[in-house]
Amino acid sequence: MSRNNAGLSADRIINEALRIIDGQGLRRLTMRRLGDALQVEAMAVYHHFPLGKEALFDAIADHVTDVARPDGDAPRPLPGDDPDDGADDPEGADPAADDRPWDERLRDWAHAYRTRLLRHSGALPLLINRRPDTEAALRARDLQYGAFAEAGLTGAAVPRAAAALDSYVTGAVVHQVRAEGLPSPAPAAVDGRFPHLAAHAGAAPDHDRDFREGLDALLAALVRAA
Amino acid sequence: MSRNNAGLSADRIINEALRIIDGQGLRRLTMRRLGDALQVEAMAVYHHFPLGKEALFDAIADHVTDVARPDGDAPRPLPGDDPDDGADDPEGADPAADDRPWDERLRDWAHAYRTRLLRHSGALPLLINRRPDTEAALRARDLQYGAFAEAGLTGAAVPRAAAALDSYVTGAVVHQVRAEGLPSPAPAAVDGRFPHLAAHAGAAPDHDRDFREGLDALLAALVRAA
DNA sequence: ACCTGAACACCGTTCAAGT
DNA sequence: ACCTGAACACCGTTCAAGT
Repeated sequence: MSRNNAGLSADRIINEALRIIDGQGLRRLTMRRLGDALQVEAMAVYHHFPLGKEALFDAIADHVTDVARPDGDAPRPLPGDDPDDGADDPEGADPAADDRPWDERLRDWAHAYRTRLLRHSGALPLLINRRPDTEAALRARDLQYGAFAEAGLTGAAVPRAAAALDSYVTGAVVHQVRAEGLPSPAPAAVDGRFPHLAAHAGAAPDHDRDFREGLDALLAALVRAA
Repeated sequence: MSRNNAGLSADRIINEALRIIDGQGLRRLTMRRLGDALQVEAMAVYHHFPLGKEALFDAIADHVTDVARPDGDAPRPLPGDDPDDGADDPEGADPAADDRPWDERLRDWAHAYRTRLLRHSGALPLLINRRPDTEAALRARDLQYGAFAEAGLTGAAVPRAAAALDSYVTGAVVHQVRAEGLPSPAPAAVDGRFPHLAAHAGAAPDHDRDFREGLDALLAALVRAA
């Protein structure tokens, strides 16, 4: 293997960038540092992302939000392997064949999406300015629309329910990320000025359970209006 | 007015920084550009934020999330004015005296908070990594806990409901910011692969109404469990 | 086609100096 | 106390050049 042709690829770059984000934070993701991690000169990245760091950010956001894409420590194919599409979905190969009840499908999507975002929470700022017209986003919305229609919603209530669900899941991840790293709910400043807060001081939140119960409540309420 | 003593202050810096963020985007907020806008050498900012840009980011996030703080085109006091505290709240001077029903108080907070975030949506990425232990955050949580307790919730259900509400509001803003700037829901790619999506194509979303109805549904569901 | 290496404009931050 | 000006290390990106 000579000095050139280091076996770079967009996928390898994205995965390495995510490793840096997860391990050191978004702010430390630098073209030069990324090059170092890939054992390559920083400028080599531009050959795979000619539009620069912004395009790389978009690709990272697309990767994180695409629940169907394999993620993380999946065995990295050696250079020279069969370059097949890499878009195989381990679960539910044909989404049209999913005949489970509507609420189960929605819960499934919500938990999978939440898990994905939590795993790469350092990349959350990249999702905000990403327009939701990617393949994966359209697929998710189609799933949501179908499920809510099956639940009995019609007209504008369908996209409205999907928006509420999407909002809740994203917001719950943001909420959890902000809460983590804090000790108990605010050690100081719970003197006497926040009486209701003091009544629940010291209770460590169970984010998984909180998310599940909030999700159940929201889904029940959204379809009750039908 | 000589070359020194340009009348800088943390508040003036934060407001100017927000103007840049709102007008040109977070990425273009630069210490040097900020200095230019303030008619000051960039390094003067460090006298008011000795810990640098990170501390400035935190201050911006605190400003945006503090519903009680006056925001935007509030008349800027001339240098030499009476330097009073600047924390006067135009509405509801004493929050303890708020005897409206619990759901009205929650809806009020939710709408005010949403409005604030939407107005400075460019600063959203700064909120994610901001720990929620600021004055304003504690005040908001105390309000939420009190309202949900009054609605009949007890024990862990109270912080759980507050978390769900906070998640929904934040997520709804993120959802809207992502959706804006898109034409109708995805012009291309609605060929035949996303049938449920196609059924609702061309319907422009009414974000205000979507938010309101989703909020109503969520609140109703959260207290129904009591 | 794929990667290197030097270069340029710009950035955050430090520090000594001015008033 | 408050601000300036030069300096340093680092960054994103361009471009000509190598293979």
